[in-house]
Amino acid sequence: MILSNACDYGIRAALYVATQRDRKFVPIREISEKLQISFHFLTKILQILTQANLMTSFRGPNGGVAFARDPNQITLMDIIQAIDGPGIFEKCVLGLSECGDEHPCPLHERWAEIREELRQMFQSNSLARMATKIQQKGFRITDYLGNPNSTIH
Amino acid sequence: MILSNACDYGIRAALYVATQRDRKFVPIREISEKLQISFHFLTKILQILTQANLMTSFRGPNGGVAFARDPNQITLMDIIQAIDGPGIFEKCVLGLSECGDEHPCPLHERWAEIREELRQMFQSNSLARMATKIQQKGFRITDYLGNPNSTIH
DNA sequence: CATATTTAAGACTCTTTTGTCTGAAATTAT
DNA sequence: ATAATTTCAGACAAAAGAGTCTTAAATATG
Repeated sequence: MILSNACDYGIRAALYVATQRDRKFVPIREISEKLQISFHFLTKILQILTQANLMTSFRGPNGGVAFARDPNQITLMDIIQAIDGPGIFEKCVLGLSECGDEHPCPLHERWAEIREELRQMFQSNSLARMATKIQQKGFRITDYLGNPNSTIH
Repeated sequence: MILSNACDYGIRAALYVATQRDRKFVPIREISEKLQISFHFLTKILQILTQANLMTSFRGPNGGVAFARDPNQITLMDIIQAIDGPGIFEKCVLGLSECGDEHPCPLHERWAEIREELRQMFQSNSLARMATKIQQKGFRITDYLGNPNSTIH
């Protein structure tokens, strides 16, 4: 798919943390249980985000992860870039290495437009804004189906 | 990326064959050399396309592969579906299994629109039409850079 | 200090993707 | 017939992605 599994997990975890406004640090164990993601795998992914200075972490009781800066200033784009790298928004859809306006592949022009829409989709709303929408509109970030209001406990 | 390597190779090979209008069968060896793709790997990929009844093949001298039906009736979409399956155009961008209009993820609505544009990009032009454009406008289907007119010999 | 909690780090396994290689089968040409 | 050409089939290997597990380090609490 367009994003790796790890990236999907990272995004969902970040959105979960963003919905926990008032709390300082959210334990990875809790995130993994709520979103039903392997704890150890999620730990590795969140370490990438802390190493990228998007999140901070704190060990010991009451520890966990939190955003390193205001979640109004972080977008999904930041998370995608940290986990999957810039590939999606740079590479030729046919895998040609020098594809560009000068030496375009047959899909280059249209793909560049769509890629730009994807970029907009991923960076037009901050995590804080998305968290609000998730709660107001009952959007899902977990596979659990049911009362939207219980999706995030 | 959005398409697998194998799918990129399959698309480029199909476009190359489409540019060879008058010829009956195009040898895989020739395609692999022109497009600089591993011969054996490309063979396997083209076998997928013949098994999907998009192409036919013929063994022996003067053998090779050709389209099983009029290339005016085949699109990149057909090739993508055969090699990568329907995943891209069906799955949730966050990997949620039941994501849809009833239980949407935060990106569902916008992603559905963009996915539709991708679908259009891949099926709005037939292989025959694309081959014409490749030749008229000098579009590239190989990594080789240089005189566009020599891209496809 | 001792213990419990929680992230950090890294080794390890499993699966999928990508790619290589060999031999068989079909076809043509000599 | 024999040899050359070309796809077919499948084993095999290498690399990347996904996921598991163990141990260490940091922090809090009693």
